[in-house]
Amino acid sequence: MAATDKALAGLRQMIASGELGPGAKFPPEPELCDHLGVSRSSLREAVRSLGALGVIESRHGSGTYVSALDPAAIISRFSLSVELIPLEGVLELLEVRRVLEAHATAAAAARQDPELAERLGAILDQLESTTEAAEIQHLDAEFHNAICTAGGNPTVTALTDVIRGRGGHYRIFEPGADFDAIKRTSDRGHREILGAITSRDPAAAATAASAHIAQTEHWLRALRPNPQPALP
Amino acid sequence: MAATDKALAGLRQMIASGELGPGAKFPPEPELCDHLGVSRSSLREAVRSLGALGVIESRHGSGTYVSALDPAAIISRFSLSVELIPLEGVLELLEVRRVLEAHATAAAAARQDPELAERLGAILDQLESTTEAAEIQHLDAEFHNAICTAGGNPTVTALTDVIRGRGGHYRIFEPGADFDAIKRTSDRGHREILGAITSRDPAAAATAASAHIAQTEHWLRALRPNPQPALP
DNA sequence: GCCGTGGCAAACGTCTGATGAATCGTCACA
DNA sequence: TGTGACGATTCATCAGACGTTTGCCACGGC
Repeated sequence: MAATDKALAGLRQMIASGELGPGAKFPPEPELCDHLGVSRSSLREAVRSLGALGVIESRHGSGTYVSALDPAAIISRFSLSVELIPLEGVLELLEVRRVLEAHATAAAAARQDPELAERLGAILDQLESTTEAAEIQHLDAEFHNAICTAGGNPTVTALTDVIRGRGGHYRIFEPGADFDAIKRTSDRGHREILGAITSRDPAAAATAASAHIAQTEHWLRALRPNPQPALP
Repeated sequence: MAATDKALAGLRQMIASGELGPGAKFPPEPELCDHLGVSRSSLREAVRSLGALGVIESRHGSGTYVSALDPAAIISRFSLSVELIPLEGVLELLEVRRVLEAHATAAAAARQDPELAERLGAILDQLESTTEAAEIQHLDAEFHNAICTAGGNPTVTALTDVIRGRGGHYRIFEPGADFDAIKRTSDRGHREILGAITSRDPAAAATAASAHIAQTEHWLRALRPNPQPALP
């Protein structure tokens, strides 16, 4: 077996077997090299691999640790790869977001929380009064994130955040031909979602969220011939 | 900025800017080192990072290439990290699977494909006639995968596959106290899903799939005090 | 007694150079 | 024309050295 793969398997095994739980510290690199039978270069490449996946974490001057192994945190790491996916693939991902966010929005509507509705209303007030692309994107993210968080499943929130972040790199809200129409439709969609949440109607909330995101898919599809890639 | 991070940012930039599309070949390592201003060690660690995320791919003796950047392929890479998530987190993930798979199952029911129903029936015949844990797990995966594939969104299929694979490491179907009852309930759930698909009833299909996976969540929750970790 | 400072050791981060192993294209030969 | 051997290219791995950061502990001032 290749050296780096051997190191990778060894590290994963140490976690999977329960020898090292979340937050635990690995032995120093030289010791691990000896234990796994590989050079330090190979070991470090393996560590980087698992680091990129959010499974382990190296702290300069301190040591190498198992991460919290929290699903939401691990899913967030996906943004590093999702941001590089071409538009064609983003459309597939948006269906995932549509389904998950409809579910989370329904759950948020089911839980009766007046404070949430109030906060969402404040966000929409700001959102409707701005025309700057960056601010629109930020407030839109805040609105949807607050709803998903209220939905109660951090994993769902993390997934929808990652997908929304990817879509945001395509500039729907740049001032252009259809800017006014798109902005108006988007604002109306947000109000419908908030209305369903306020009136505690999960089914209506799911429908409104689904329709709102489907609308986004439609706009992105129109951009297909000429995508605007992400700039990190 | 740290050397490895600089290399990582440089590589991502080359892809994000469109300079290198899916399948494109990177310059040789020494050339990249010179271009990015880092040593080969640092560059290779950065390459491993992106490799773990499924974004790029090194072929010994040939070169380093941008991957296909296919969402399903990238999501599959998640299994490397998801398999290390503790049971507590798996339950959060299963909610994602439940919602997505209900959606995909409804879509599969909506598309009228007699061949699919026939194939699913054959799988269930085998599944119902075996009591071996490994075979149960394999046939169960095949059944759900076939449905999700028929649902039409490869990204959804990849995500549910990853999550199902994680759950499979907990041995629900080991011969034990409740084995017979669990197996019977599981078999019945599969038949209900197939029935809804055969009768082309998307709503019933979604409900059946959702209930079936909720049942799995219930069984896993019962294992919580004493999880059985994965063995790669 | 408390707190800030300085030094020391441990541990990760980076670089360099050399060697091994796999791939691919080329070219001579049948 | 097919094919096999060869060599150039490229990634894979190793070994060693040095830099940088962190964390701890003793020391001394307040």
